[in-house]
Amino acid sequence: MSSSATELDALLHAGGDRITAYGMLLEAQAALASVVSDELERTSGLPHAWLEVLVRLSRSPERRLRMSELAGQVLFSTSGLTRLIDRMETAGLVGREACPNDRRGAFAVITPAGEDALRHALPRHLESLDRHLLHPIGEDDLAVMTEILERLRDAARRSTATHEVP
Amino acid sequence: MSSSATELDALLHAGGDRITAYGMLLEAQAALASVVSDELERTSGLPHAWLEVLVRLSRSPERRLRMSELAGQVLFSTSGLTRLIDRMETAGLVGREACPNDRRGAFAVITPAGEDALRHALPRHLESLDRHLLHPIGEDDLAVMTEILERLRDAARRSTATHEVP
DNA sequence: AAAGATTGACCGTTCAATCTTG
DNA sequence: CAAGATTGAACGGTCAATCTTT
Repeated sequence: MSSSATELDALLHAGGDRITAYGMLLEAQAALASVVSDELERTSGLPHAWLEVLVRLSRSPERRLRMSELAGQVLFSTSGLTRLIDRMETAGLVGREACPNDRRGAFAVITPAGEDALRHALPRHLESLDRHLLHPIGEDDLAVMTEILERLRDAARRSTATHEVP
Repeated sequence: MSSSATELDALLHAGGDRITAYGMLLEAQAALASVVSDELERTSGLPHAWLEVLVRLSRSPERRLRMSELAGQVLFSTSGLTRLIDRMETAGLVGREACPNDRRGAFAVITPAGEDALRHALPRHLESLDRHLLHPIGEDDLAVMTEILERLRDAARRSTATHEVP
């Protein structure tokens, strides 16, 4: 009898704090994203990814961004972004423009309808974040959490960049 | 001209802290889950959801759980769990048992092969969490973060439970 | 040859419908 | 008729292959 049930039990109860912390990260993100996304969909008819795209485009100098740049910002694969822009284009919220310098490239551009949608959705989204994110924990803990999460994110990104074996 | 570009700009820059906090939660979760999942897949050939199922089953008194109970624990829809157990069953890691009391019900049971897989994967997973979660921020901040996230999760769950309109 | 964008094939998940049992 | 589990259809995403341009 090599590894018995008792050994496994020991493993299951050891390091409970890390498991708990990781589980909490997953659960909190899932619960919060679920309620915030639902509310955004309900009040503005926009999936969260769409709002993200509209915000990025609207923030950028010329109100437009290269496809691959935008993909990087919203953490999508380039093919995923192609399809996302397809859907938003048929909805009339964004358009495509050819890039004059580099004829391979394409811009995604926000349309007037896209700006209208953003003007409608953004205040509601901010209010939603107030209710579900700021209010439950207060602004001090919000800042603390943000800073910790930032270190966590950066460390994770560093190790993916490092361990990459193409 | 009612709502001009300046108004939108104001909205975009107001409440940046909430947007940042929310973005960081999404980004940290995504970055960490990505690296941890990849590592788990690499070292043990197990998707994270599979490990989750194996852990839950292995923890439970009879090493088995009702399908719907398990679905609740791993935050899957019941249909999603049916298909997950399908895949794990063809991989030989779990099985199904009929419920004697209630003939509608079914149990998911962990198999000896499933326990072997768990014994192999769990230490590696714990070590991975040490490296990517505990080490980058330290145990004090880990505890702080966990506690804040727990409040956030509970608040979000409360408001979904409340706002439900069947 | 490499980079940017798109397309095709596929995979995992959910929602709605279904079947069986309580 | 309600509850537990499964099935069919659809959706949204990725990876690998492709096409055009550099």
